[in-house]
Amino acid sequence: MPKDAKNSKKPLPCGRIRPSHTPHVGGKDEQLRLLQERLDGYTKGKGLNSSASRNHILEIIAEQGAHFSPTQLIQKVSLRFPNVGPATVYRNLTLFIEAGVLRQTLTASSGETLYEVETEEHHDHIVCLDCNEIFEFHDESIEKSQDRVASSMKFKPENHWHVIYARCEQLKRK
Amino acid sequence: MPKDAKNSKKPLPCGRIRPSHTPHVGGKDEQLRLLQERLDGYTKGKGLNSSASRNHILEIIAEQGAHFSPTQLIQKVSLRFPNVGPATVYRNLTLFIEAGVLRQTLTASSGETLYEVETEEHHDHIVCLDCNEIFEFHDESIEKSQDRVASSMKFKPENHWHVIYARCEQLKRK
DNA sequence: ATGAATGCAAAGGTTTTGCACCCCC
DNA sequence: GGGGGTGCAAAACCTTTGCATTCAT
Repeated sequence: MPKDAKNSKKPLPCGRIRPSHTPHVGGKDEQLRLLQERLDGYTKGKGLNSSASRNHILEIIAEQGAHFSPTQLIQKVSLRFPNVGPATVYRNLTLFIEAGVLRQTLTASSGETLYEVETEEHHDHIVCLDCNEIFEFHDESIEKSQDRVASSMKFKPENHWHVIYARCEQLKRK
Repeated sequence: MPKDAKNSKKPLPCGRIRPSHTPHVGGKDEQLRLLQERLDGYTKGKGLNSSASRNHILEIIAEQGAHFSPTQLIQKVSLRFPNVGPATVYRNLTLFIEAGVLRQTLTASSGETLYEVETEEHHDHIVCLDCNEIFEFHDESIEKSQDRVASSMKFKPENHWHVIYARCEQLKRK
């Protein structure tokens, strides 16, 4: 099942505009600068070095600006920077998470774990079963109910993972 | 809610009783019979054969009666039935899902995909970060909000995956 | 100079596949 | 008899690790 993540304005199969995802502000360059800043803050504090490969990987992430699997990232990276191998990508993914640049986010319908750029505001996901695209939502009443349910079971919620798999109504109408 | 003597009362690290999970009715034997019935319904309809190995795997699943990873299942199976290998287990897991006997359910904190026995009523999950045990919940208002959110975004929800990661308050009090 | 980071290759783990053989209908 | 199912081994993947080398500070 081929999955092409071209970031064009071409509407999705269901007639929607592709969601802009994580770059909630600014364009790719803005996004990259922001990520770099966060990363630098972390590495500075830990006394870590910088490296060309690391910046290259971050560059690809900023461009792609969406939910992605390690494999997708590795492919894009090795296309543009053929000498940067999977090991380096994986090592840096780990680092990016520690640095608060990325977070692990959801399991695609394929079963792969996906990553996304860390954002200020919490959000959950809707995965479209027709076009395979990932949308975001946030609903305060769900959040509240969640807390209520957890504490009624004497749990203290720390985190959650809420994905709705759905179909475009527009597509169905075709 | 009948109690199975085997589903013992040894409390979890956090002081709770271990949840009974999927065998919502009856004991292991009852559970096995139910699964077998569902499976037979499917295989009959498709003109598939039966097999000893398949039944052995189902037997282990019925005994285990909780959320499990392929790896865990493979280990238990090969312990009791040393000639049943991973390939057979995987092939049957796929079949069991098609047959509506199992469903893929959530990603453990380790990242593994887990399976569970398909039940009538939908439920979601709370994973305890202290004792690693998996509990279930169902909340009508969350379900409703979910539908509302999805349709406000012009989606038709088909399915969802909602996991709360939480801590036992009792444990924290220690 | 001294850790950090990389690149490469090899190892680890999990899941799938090919194929000859066996078994159920 | 014929197709489904199995067992074994190999292949295919994805991810991690070891190690010598390069790089940043």
